[in-house]
Amino acid sequence: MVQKTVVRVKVGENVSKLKNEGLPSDSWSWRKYGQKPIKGSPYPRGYYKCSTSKGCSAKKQIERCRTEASMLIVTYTSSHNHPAPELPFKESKTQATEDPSPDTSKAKDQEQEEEKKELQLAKASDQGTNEENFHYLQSPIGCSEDIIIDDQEDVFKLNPEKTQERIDPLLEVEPLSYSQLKDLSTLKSEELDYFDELEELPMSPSLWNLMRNNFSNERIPVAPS
DNA sequence: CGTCTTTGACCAGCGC
DNA sequence: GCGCTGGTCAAAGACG
Repeated sequence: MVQKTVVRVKVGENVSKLKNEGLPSDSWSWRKYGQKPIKGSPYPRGYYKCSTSKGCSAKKQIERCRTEASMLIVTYTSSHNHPAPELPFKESKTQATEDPSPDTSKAKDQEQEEEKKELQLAKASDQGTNEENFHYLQSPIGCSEDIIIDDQEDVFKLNPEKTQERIDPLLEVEPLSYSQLKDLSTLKSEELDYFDELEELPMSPSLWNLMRNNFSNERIPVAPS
């Protein structure tokens, strides 16, 4: 059983300015090793490997939500087998807010995923859901559950200097009609997105609360425990 | 010069 | 067996 963690990241129209998907908790460095068009989705999926350590088998896949161009779906696979890089060069702004004192004892290598899992767990427990989410979270319909990180602006606040770094082409490839629509909607108001999403998803009130918590919390504080 | 991205090719799994 | 699809490889080029 392969560990999978799915994270949804809301990026809005600013996505084209993002670097590295703008994942708030991604202090790892990733190397792209492939990109494939996905059936049923107008957007390609990018495949990344962890380049922080040679033997690291951590991977992630990044694609855009087919129904909402402003939403990125990041799927983490496997776990890092090395300590998290406390890079001053990447998300230093982001990480700065975090406690860079992980207990190096055991699962430092899994911090990133652990964080997400904990988040998911927290949510799951909050809504009284099962712990299946613990090891395995997926979005079978492409855009439904899992973690949602609202990065519409935060990314730029957090990484003001890095925004002109490499731009993931995946994020740039936007079918015009679609992106225009989405841009319009995202430009108008984020709330529209939320409601828009609500309509798409069979979301329980508790889950809704969770999400609201999420948003009110700005973004998930990815503090390495 | 080393690292990373791009991109076509290759491979495996699955359904028919 | 064949075709489709998703995932990976690897050569070539770009970039700092």
